[in-house]
Amino acid sequence: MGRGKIVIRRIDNSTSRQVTFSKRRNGLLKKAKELAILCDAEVGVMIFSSTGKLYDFASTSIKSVIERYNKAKEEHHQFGNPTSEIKLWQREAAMLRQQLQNLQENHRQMMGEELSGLSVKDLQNLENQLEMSIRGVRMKKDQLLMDEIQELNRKGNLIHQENVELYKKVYGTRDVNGANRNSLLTNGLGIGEDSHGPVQLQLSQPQQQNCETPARATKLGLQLH
Amino acid sequence: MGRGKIVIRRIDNSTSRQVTFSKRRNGLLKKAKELAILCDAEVGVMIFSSTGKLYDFASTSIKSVIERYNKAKEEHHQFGNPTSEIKLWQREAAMLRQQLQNLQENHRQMMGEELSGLSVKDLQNLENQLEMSIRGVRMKKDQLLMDEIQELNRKGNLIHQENVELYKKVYGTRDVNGANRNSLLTNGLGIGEDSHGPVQLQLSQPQQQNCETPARATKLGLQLH
DNA sequence: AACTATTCATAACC
DNA sequence: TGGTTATGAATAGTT
Repeated sequence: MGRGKIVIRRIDNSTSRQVTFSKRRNGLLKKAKELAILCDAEVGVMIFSSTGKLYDFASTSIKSVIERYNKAKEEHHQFGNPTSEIKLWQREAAMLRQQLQNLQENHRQMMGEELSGLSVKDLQNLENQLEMSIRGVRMKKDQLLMDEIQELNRKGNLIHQENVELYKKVYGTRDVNGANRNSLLTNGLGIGEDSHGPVQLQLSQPQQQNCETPARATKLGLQLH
Repeated sequence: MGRGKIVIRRIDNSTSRQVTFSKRRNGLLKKAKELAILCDAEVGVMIFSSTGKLYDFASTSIKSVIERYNKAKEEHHQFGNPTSEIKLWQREAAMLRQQLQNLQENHRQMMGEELSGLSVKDLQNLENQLEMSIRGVRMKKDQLLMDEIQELNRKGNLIHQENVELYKKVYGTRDVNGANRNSLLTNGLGIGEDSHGPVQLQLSQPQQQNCETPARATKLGLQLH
């Protein structure tokens, strides 16, 4: 429900993710309230943003909801009333440390390090993953390049249109010698052929970087004052 | 969102209430899931129907959500009551969480995800890193794209030179040597309309890659004043 | 449970 | 962060 359809998948862009979070969080909380009121239900919602901020709603109170939940689950593990707060934090730290270690090991392997413990199959999987990653990176890069090409095409067309118009003004309305007109007409979109004398034009800033032919400096800049 | 608008108040009719509960409950749970996935949030929802039945959802686990909730609440309460050891652990956990986030972001990028914030140069570095881990990469497509950009620049330049020349003939001085006119006429033809005027074009080009040297952005610019 | 006619939520854009 | 709008989703009423 928006300007376009979206796939339910983690939003890449951090800003968009933040905006969407804000909007959808409000939507969710609103719906929760409505459900509680309309259907006489006890509803509790707890949301932690990716930055760790808490947003919650409870038709009665979170405490009540949690207690009822515990009762329903018949769990005597009293989450709601921890005796040792320090132990809670210690467990939290231990869990985070564990996650960190796991991720670090994974990361090292993706960097091509610490592969000694892996089986041939593991290595094969890793290789496949790396290939997928490279594909993703290249697609992104291609996209940027394609965008650039499109823009160049657009601008090129504008110039060309102008060009044609100018031609008409020179050779169209007024009578100019036919030789010139012919030479022009016979060349179609002859923008691909060769370069020709840059009349009174000032070419500026070259810099072209081609791997195969790095030495070939090409002047593509053009300035008219 | 239905056949008619409704007021948010307890539905009197028991059957309707039950039906609505069922529909909206599913809707709420779906939204909760989507929020968690889209925005990388930890979400927990607990719903008790009026008959006492429990429905719940948690992106991680209800246990985790409740524990985190308690922690978050405790954190708030502790602003006025700082216990040094608790704060120590909280800082530890915060630091670990930060490390974890950094590593996760890095990891996602190495997995070819979350690339939208990266510049072409960043992407190039990432690609190089991935290539350090896996050899045999093909760069043919990139090269073709770069060649195309270059060709477009070249053609665009030729057209533009003609354009400039024609412009002079229309608005500029009459004395243009024949050689120039000829060279001008050998290029370009097409259909267009539209005026020109003080056009200000700037063709630029993204950096190229596949070089040993991590390419810098290079402007192959074209400007007409 | 289906099926729409509607209202609503929200993605994209400022 | 907060508005606006076009569009896809959710759902109220009905079968």
